[in-house]
Amino acid sequence: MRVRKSAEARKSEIVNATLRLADTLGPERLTTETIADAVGLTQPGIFRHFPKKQDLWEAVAARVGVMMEANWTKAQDPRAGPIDQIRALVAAQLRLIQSTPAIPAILFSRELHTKNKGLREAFFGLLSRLHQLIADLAARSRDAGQLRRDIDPDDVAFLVVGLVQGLAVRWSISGRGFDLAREGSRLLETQLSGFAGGDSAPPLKGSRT
Amino acid sequence: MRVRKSAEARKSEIVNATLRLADTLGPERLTTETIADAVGLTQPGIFRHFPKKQDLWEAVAARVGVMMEANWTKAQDPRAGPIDQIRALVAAQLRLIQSTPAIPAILFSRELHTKNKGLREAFFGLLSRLHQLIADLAARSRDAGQLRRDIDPDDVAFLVVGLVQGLAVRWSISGRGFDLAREGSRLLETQLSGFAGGDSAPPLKGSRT
DNA sequence: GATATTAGTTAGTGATCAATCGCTAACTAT
DNA sequence: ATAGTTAGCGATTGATCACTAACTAATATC
Repeated sequence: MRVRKSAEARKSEIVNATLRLADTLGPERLTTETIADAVGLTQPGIFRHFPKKQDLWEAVAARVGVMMEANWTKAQDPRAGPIDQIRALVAAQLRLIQSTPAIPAILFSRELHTKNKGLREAFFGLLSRLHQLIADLAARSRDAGQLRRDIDPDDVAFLVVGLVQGLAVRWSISGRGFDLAREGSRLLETQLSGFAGGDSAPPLKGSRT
Repeated sequence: MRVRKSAEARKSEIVNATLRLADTLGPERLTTETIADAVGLTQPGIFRHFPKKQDLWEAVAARVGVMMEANWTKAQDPRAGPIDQIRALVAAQLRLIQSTPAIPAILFSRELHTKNKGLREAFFGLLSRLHQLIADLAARSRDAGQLRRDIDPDDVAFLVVGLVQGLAVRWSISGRGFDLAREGSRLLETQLSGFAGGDSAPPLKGSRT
């Protein structure tokens, strides 16, 4: 007995399944047949909804973009101080990765980047937006005297985003052997503590200082 | 006119070509035919030296491992202070990536990880070794009073390795639009400056502090 | 209840790849 | 010189993919 659903519902199912399966198999190894099996369709059934496989990846990318943006705006509380907002942003991002672990793999997949320029730019834009959010918050907290004045807010953002990325990578290749959000907030405190204070930090010993 | 070389020389050539081509195409899209063309062999000629393609990847992994370890030991100067040794280590790692940009792609390739457990463990071991080197140096500089006492050396290592990883990713997806080693040492100074001093940093304002 | 629309199926195609096999020709040792 | 070894080639094969065309059946519309 053939189960028949609206195109809209099916499309959503297919995108969901892709997002889930891209995690275990990796975006490059994920075939239309595997996706079809997961959704309960035959393999050509996928192409009724996404004429080219690339169209499917674009839909997935759009979904990821929406998820990330929604996640960020949800984490933003204008009443909180800028440092706390950075904390919230990082925590939200790590929770999102934990709940949808395919996101980093999709975001950094060479397969998707090389084949579709628009996709590459969309992902680059997403990462830039996160960077900018953090950089702006860093600038605000610096103006409020909570952050050292001798540090470029962009550098703060680079280091914080790098922390998230490095942690996600380590989490992934270690087989997810630890709580991402917990470890992340611990590391973030260490990171932020180095930036604290309105004045310069004491000089570092060593040849380059 | 058929050019004939010793198996040893050919193997080395093939590994070199693979390492070079894996950068532009990505490890997953790199075919035996492409490698053969680059080396000047026919496609089946590759299999004379590496019966399975996976064998080739293992040889590449071994080569990468040797390169990284050699790079680290070369960067270590026992007469230098621990902080300077961290600087040297990071700089060396970034220079290696700059001269062989396929390394991150190979190290973090899902294709290689999922198909071969040994490879995955080898790569994980490499990253752990780098982590340990930095953590040990951080512990030594802490004992020497050059680093805050309230910071876990392991966390220092996590943040520094994360810095390198995040930077390498950004360098890669930005189309290599900046000097990796230069940007890296600048960021590292910012990072290290937050850890400087034998005492605790001033407390951070915010709910969690 | 007939008709049009459209989700889904069955069967198949062409392209791409890793891998195989039988053979040739270049080195090496006797 | 001769025999044995081995690097490399030409032709092919089987598997895996994304993708297509023709048909079928469920749902909506009138």
